[in-house]
Amino acid sequence: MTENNNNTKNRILETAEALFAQKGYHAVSVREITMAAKCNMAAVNYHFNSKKNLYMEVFRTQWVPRELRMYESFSKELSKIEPHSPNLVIQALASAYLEGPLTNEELKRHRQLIIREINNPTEVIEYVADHTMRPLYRILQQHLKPFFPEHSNEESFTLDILSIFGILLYFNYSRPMITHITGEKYDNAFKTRLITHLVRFSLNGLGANGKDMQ
Amino acid sequence: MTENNNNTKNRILETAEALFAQKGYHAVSVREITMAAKCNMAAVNYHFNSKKNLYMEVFRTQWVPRELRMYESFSKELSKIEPHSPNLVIQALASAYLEGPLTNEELKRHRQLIIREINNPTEVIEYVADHTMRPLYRILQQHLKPFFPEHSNEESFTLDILSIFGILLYFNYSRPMITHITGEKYDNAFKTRLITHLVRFSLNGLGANGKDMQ
DNA sequence: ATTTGTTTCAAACAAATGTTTGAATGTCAA
DNA sequence: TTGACATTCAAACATTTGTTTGAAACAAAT
Repeated sequence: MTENNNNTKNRILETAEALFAQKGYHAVSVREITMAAKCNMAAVNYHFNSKKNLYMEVFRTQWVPRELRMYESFSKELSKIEPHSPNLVIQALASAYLEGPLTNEELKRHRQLIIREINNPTEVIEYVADHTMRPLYRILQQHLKPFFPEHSNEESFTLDILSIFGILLYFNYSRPMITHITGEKYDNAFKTRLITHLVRFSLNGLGANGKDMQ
Repeated sequence: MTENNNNTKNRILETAEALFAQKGYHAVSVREITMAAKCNMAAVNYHFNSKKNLYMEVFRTQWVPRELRMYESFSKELSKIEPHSPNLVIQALASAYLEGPLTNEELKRHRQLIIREINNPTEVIEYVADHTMRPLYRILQQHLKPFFPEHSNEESFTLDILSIFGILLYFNYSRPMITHITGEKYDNAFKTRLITHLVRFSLNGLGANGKDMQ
């Protein structure tokens, strides 16, 4: 009962995620999803009750677990190299964000989707924030705070972390814009240079460049 | 012929911009726009031929000129205080982006709209890039480049500039997210602290903190 | 083979979408 | 005032939207 046709259900979840990420919620129709998933149109309402709920289920069953897997690979990467330095922490974060264990296409989808949700918050944003963003913030705080005791107040540190996320997300969501401005292709070579830049800029931004924390 | 009913045309342009910024192109209907603009539904097609063209006209006649006005006030601010320092340049840029000559609500709309367009590029993005982003990039290059001769290659400098934009835009587009994470209200006091932070982080990021460029 | 419950399907549903129409209203110079 | 034009309007247009329906197909246990 739950094994066979999960096939259809999963196919819908996957194609829906790809399409939502690519075009946004309103620009994708149920017909488009079910066509791509090669199933009947009624399947969406049968398995998910509504288009809106399908959108939320994409986050609950696909996006959040994938993001958490990314945190694990990020944490594992960190635990490999003790003791930490801000440089290594940021390096690992940037890699996880721009490379990670996923393929290029998966990663692009993954980031695009959350950027759309952040930009157009629905009720699912709270679930996502509680299950992924806040935990990640705590991980980073735990690993970076010791190096920056001068951040006496919490807010200053929070803004630093948020700024780093800002840059990381920006270089995802404005990909077309950036290639249009710089005239460069967003290939792997560029991405490598991008990571180097992001790490340096973020580290500098944190105020870690004068000190021997590299 | 063009004075009287410009009233209607302008009302449509203004309400359309507000709604597009608030909800995005697909989430706004022509009926919604004309209701808010207190005019007949057919007025959109009469004055703009299509909804899509109305969207592009919003950029051509409203958004781009407003952005250019912002550059002027930014440039004027800069020319007031010679000689420049990176600190002052970034300070002026951050102020222009988060405060500027516009009211809070206008500025929020203005940034939201371009963020949506960047995130969901249509054909108008090229016009916007050519008329606003590239010129602004040139202004910044002109004022900042002299302080960073170590940026021998162009790309490195470009990425620095883009990163600063990334942070600035991020703190606009993820406003709800940020208040949800930090638990703080996005009021004027917070905004002031935010600007201070952004200037420091960006300056550090550029690599200008060790030197006496403050 | 029959029953039970689940999943798929084509068809239809009401509601909402952007656009078009043609008459009515307004504007203003001749 | 008349005529020519621009603008507004209510109504209707054909499509597309998300959702529902009820029958058919399927699976697995009795």
